[in-house]
Formats: sequence, C-alpha cells, structure tokens
Amino acid sequence: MSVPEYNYSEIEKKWQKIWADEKAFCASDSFDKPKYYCLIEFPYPSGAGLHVGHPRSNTALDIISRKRRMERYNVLYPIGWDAFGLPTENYAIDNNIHPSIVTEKNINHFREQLQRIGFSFDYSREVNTTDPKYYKWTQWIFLKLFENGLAYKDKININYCPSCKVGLANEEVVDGECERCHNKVVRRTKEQWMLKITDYAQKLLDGLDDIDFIERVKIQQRNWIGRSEGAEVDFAIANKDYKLRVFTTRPDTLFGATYMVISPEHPILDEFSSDIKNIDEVIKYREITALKSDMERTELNKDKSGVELKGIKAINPVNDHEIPIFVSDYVLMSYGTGAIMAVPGHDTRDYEFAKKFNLPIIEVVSGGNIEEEAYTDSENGVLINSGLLNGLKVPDAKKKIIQFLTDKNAGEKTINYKLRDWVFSRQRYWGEPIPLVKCDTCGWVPLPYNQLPLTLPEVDEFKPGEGGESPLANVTDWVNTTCPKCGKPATRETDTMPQWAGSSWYFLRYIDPHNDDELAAKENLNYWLPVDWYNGGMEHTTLHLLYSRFWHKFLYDIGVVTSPEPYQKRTSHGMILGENGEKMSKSRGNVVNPDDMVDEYGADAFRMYEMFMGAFDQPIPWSTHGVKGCKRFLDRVWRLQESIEGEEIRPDMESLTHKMIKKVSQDYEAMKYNTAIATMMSYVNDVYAKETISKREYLTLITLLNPVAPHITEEIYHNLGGEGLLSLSEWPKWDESKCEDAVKEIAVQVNGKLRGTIVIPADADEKAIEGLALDQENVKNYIEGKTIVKIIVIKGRIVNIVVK
RNA sequence: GCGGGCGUGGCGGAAUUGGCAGACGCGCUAGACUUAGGAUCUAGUGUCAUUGACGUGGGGGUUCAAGUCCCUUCGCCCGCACCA
Repeated sequence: MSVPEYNYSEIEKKWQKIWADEKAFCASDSFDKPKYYCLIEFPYPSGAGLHVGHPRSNTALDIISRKRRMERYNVLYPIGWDAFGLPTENYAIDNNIHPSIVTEKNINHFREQLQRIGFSFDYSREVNTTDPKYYKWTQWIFLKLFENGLAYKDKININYCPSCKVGLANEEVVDGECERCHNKVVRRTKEQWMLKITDYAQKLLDGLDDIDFIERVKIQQRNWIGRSEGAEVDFAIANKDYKLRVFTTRPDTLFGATYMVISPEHPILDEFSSDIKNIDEVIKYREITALKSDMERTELNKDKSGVELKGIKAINPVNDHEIPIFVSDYVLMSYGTGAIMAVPGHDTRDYEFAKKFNLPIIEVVSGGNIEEEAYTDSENGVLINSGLLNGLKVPDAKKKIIQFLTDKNAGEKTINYKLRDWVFSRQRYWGEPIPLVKCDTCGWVPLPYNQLPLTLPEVDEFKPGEGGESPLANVTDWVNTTCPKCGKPATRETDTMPQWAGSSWYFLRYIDPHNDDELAAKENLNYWLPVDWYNGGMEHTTLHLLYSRFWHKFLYDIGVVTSPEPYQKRTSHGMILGENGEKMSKSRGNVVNPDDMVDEYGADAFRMYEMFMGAFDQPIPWSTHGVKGCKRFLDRVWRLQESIEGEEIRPDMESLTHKMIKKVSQDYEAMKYNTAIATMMSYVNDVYAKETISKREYLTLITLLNPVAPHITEEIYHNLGGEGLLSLSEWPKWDESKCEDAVKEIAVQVNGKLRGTIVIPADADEKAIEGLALDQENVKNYIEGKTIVKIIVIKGRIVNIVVK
C-alpha cells in the first residue's frame, strides 16, 4: 500500500479542529465515572509569549491526562491565565495602554501557541484571574479571611522595592533583590494588610505527612515553615519595671548568657530613649540598618557590628547578674521576639560577636574547647557552672530550666516558626481591589457580599501615587464612598492584592468556572477534589504552593471545601536551558520559540523531544538536533503504513509487544518519558528489521504513542479504518505471562570477568545452567588447570565461576 | 554552616536498584540509492592494543560480583541561613 507523505502541519490542524468540534477533551460533570484531575501551573501571559519551558510540564501531564481518558476516567485537565501582575502593569505604564488590553492580547497569543501544540485542555473551563467574574470570588475569600480574623492591618517593617514602588512579601525577595525587577530591596515602615498564615503553620506542616509530594518539595516546605521548640525567657531591666523577653532554643545555657542583643527596630529603644546615654549613636545605627535587607544583615561571613546601650542593663533571671545590652543588625525583629540572650560559649554567632567586643565567654556545657570555638552540641554535652543544672545532659537540663522558669513566672516553653505572615497589600493598579471601606466611626468595614465584585475603576494614569501609594488613591470618585454599616462618608482601601491571591485558589474555579452564585457548587467540589496530580516548578514550592495550601486549609475549616489538602500529588520538572547550557533568557540570546519548532518539525515531534530529551525532573539543555531525531522516528512510524501484513500479533512479536505495553505504561506513570519513548523506538527498529508489521501490532504501537504524539497517531488510526477517535479508545493491557521469554541469554563470568554467554530455557534448573556454562569454549580456557572454588548461579541473570 | 541533589562516550542520557556498563537518540565514519542530498536505507562508532587490557570525578574498602553499598576526597548545582 502506498501512502502520501507525512504532512504534519495539515494533519495537526485537521485533528485539532476535530477534537475542538467534538469537544473531545471536555470534562463531564455527570459524576457517573471515576474522576481524575490533572493540573499544571497556569501561565502568566507575558508579552514575550510561550517559551520551550512551558510545554515540558504541559506535555507531561497531557500524557497522563490522555492515558487516563483511555483508561476510562472522567478527566479534568484545565488551562487558565494568571494575568494580574507587574510586567503587564509596567508595560501599560511604558506604552500608556490599559493593562486589560495588554492582558487580552497576551492571552490570545498564548492560547494560540498552546493550541498549536495540541494539548488536550478543556478550553471551555478557561479562567482568567483579571476577569471580574473570577476575582469576585478572590475578594469573597479575602472577606472570609477578614471575618475570621486572619486579615489584619499592621504598621510593620516591610520589604520595599524603590524601583517597583511596592511592598513585597518576604517570600518574594530573592537574594535581597526584588523577585520581579531584581533591584535591591530596602526596609521601610508601611501600613499593610497581612494574612495570618502563621496560624496555619502547624497544619501546613502536619498536612505534608498525608500527601504524595516528591520529597524535595516536602523538605523545602518544612524548612521554610521552620518549626523549632524552645523557651521564652524574661530578663528584667535593672531599676525599671520592664521585662525584655527573648526566645531561645537553648534555655539550658542560661547561666552562660553574658550579654543580650536586640534588633535595631526593638520598641525598647523608644521606651528608654531618655535613659540610653548614647541614643544618638543607636539611632544612627538603626538608620543604616534600615537600608539593608534581611539577607544582607544575616550574611554569614559579615563582620559583626553593633552598639552597646549605655545606661541600661539587663538582669539574668537565674543568677541576677547585670549584663550589658547591645543592638545589632543580625537580630531580626521578625523572628522570635526580636531580642536574644547571647551565650558566646555555645553559639557561633554570639562567640564571634563576643570576641569582637571583648565580652566574657563562660563555659556552661562541657565537652568542647571554648578557647577555640563555640561548643554547640545539643545532645551530648553536660552542664557545668550552672547551679541547679550541673551534671545534667543538655536535653534534661532544658526540661529542668523550663520548669524552673515556669515556676518563677520568668518564662515558658514555646514553639517558634520561621514562617512569617503574608504581606498582602500592593500599591499597584493591576491587582484585585481589596473590598474594604475605612469609616471614621466603624473602622474597617467589609463590603457586603452582594456588592462584589468591587471592580477596578477606569483610570488614565497607572503610575503609583506619591510615596508609593496605589494609583487608585488618585481616583477620588472611586475612593470616596459611604460606610456600608452606618452610611456616613467613608473611603475605600486603595491597595490591591498580590498576584499570589488569584493563583491561590484557581484550581477550585476550574471545577465550576461559570458559577455566579458560588465559588463552585458543593457537589462539583466534592466530586473533583482533591487535584490528583499537580506538576509545576520548584521555584513555586515556598510561595504559591504554600499559599494555596494555606487558603485551601482555611476554606476547609469554614466548610467550603471537603478535602483538607488541595493537591494529592505534586511533582516537579527540571528547567530547560539554552543550547549553550545556560539559563534561557532574552539577554543571553538563547531563547528557543516553540512556534519555530512546530513550524519546522511539527507539534508531535516537538512534544516528543520535550519528553525524550532527558530525565524529566532534571534541568537540561535544549538541542534542536534532538527534535530532528524525533521527527525521523515519526517518519518511520508513518511509513509503517506501507508494510502492514496480517491482522493479529505474530508469535515472534508477541513477547516484544507485551513487554512494550508494560514498559511504556509503567514509565509514563513514573514520568520516565524518555525511556518509554526509547522502548517504542527500539520496537520500531525491530519491526524494520522484520520488514512487516501486523495490524494489531501497529495499532498497539500507535495507541501507546498517542499521548506523546496525538496527531500523527490519530491520522494513522483513521487510515487503518479505526472507529471514532484513537484519543478516546482503550488503553492496551499487557499479559504478564507473555512478557517472559521462552529462552534467555545470560552472561557467564570467571572470577567476575565476562567470558561468554549462554542461551538457556526460562525454566532451566541450576545444574543445567552450570553444565552449559562450564561447557563454553572460552570459559574452558580460563578454568583450565585451576580449581573451581564455587559456582554462583543467579536465575535469569548471570553465572559466575570462581576459580583459584 | 545546614538541608537536598549531581558527577557515566564527542553530546543528551540508559542501566530491571548489587548481576553482561554505555539502551535510545544526537553527532561522526563508510557504503547503497540518487542529477543532487542537510532525504532515505545498510553497516560501524567508549579508550588503548592485532587473542586482550582498561574503563562510570579521585583514593580506599565490603562482595563471587560495585555506576549502584560503606569510608574518604575533589568539583559543580539548587534551596535556606548570624533563625537565637
């Protein structure tokens, strides 16, 4: 039979249209089948368009989604747009064009690019975080958080980006720089809306035990939450009625505390400003500190700096010694209580500080050599010079001192978390308005739910207001309103929400995207949740992934959702690098555009290479040559149409075919796409060697290949006279008994070195195998004149003859 | 410093978890077909050596057997960090 040339662009367009027309990949809400919910992180539709990194995650879960459909699941594989954010706003400012226009244009471009690659997304469920019908529910969730006391406004030191003129969440600061613009972040005091994610620290930690996240992600989240057990201890200020409270993980070393250190932002400085003789010096130090980011302040090899507070002293509660108080930038107001007791003998940082400032170093835990360095072992050390604690091991000393402090009302056991509350305000235009009204009599008043969504007002200027205020502050008509509670004149909050808001719950909206009465209908949520498999980048582990788990747990607590965790399984893909092995970026000039690949090699070859290029979870450089190789393979698969002979699987292909079904099926599940594809390549090589292929063998091959290369396989299926769509046909099953070979070739070693191979029946016993091995010509040469010490036979694997 | 990971041909990577190292692909070499080849097909391709030896960053160890386990060392990547 002769077939036309493989015209990929025609074939791909044709099937993409058919799939769309027949709504082949739309999820059904009939609830009559087992469901499977696959999720990829919805893209931020940037002006630069899609890059070859996006399709890696998309294709991986497209394969899973397509396989699940063929396994007869009701599959939800949605797509949407995380469209609020700074780049769009900055573009809008630079070009004086409304961000919504830019957003729409970018979304259309992204959608076209994605559609050309043939992902089986349910486009009927698209969501867009900037759509008022969507952010109505983002605002609704915020109001619920507010109602439940999880949103509060606080005057705090925040990370401030002088370039973007916005406050940033701690989690958004990367290496002391603004994550978006890479400019240095400074500290600045500002009233901000905060979300109490810290209230959920323990739940977020505990929840990790019950879900199937790759270990790297769990570890990273645990570290970020940073639970530590310790104690808070009160140090009195001499001659004052004031207690300076510290947090310590080593209360056992209390007798070794020879000074204290407080953060430059600590309120005690204002409290005792008239008592501190060198207050001018202290204030100057505070001003210098304010310019630094936490990262700079806490850098390990940094020279210790600080100023002693002259005129006030603290009293160690266990021995009543008066000790000096220092202010130093290495103590952060945002962790613990903003003050520490310094134990230079047993803490490395305190040791360095004490050396620099010539402070006494007392050994209170024996076992190390504090002449040389701090002894920080918290397991084996034994307490000395510590009164009631002498002779105790560290863990016992901790218990005893905590009891002692509790009895004396001078402290207590506490658990501290590294995690900080989420700074939720942005002084930007392109975000969800915060639906609150400030009334002089009633305070902060939530907008009634029936007034949602509170939409963004049209403005001409998107530039931030003076002093970093939101552009919304300039829209007087919009800002001035009446109090929903008392009806008196009041003003709206002008800050907007961060980009993380819309992305914290988008997977819920996919479940019921057009519902105007609820975030999503309860029965739909019950059916679809949790997300069965969520794949995304490692860079979102501590930001998006943690935030959305927090929101979900809150929604669970107030009865909106019925699953305690949003995502049952989380995997992560490695980054795709440029051909030169460096990170792909415009400035490096090594960006590869997927459109070019689709044009030149077709979507199927492109998808296939994305999966074939290497281990899915590892970073990998792009190679356009590699795409070519995949295209060649698809050409070979296509040409098999000329070599069809016979209907059913031929005996000599049976084991190979069943082994392929097994290997490909299992490898897809384990995200070992590269070896799954290699298996199919080998199979095709074998078929070429045999020159013909039966129809059943061919159908099996294209069915297994379909999730990776859906267009070409759909076309071949159609040419073979297949009914309906291959994409909705049944996944092949393998017969375990047919995966075994009747005969096997195994290696024969002498003293661990390969000396020959033998072919044995699968059921051969050890004696027979030994005999065959010893009979090998080459083996004989190596055992001649030597004594056989023993013969090791590993069934189906290897024979090793040990001689002397 | 702590936590996680990586190191295998010219390149991307395989290796049933202790059992024939280098599957599969790229690239390269030779040949066939062709007016032509950046198409296709066939054969070859770890290194050195004409029987064999050596080979998974280096060194040591356990074992009949090590890319895989243990010790040690070097290099690289990622995350977190004066976190008290």
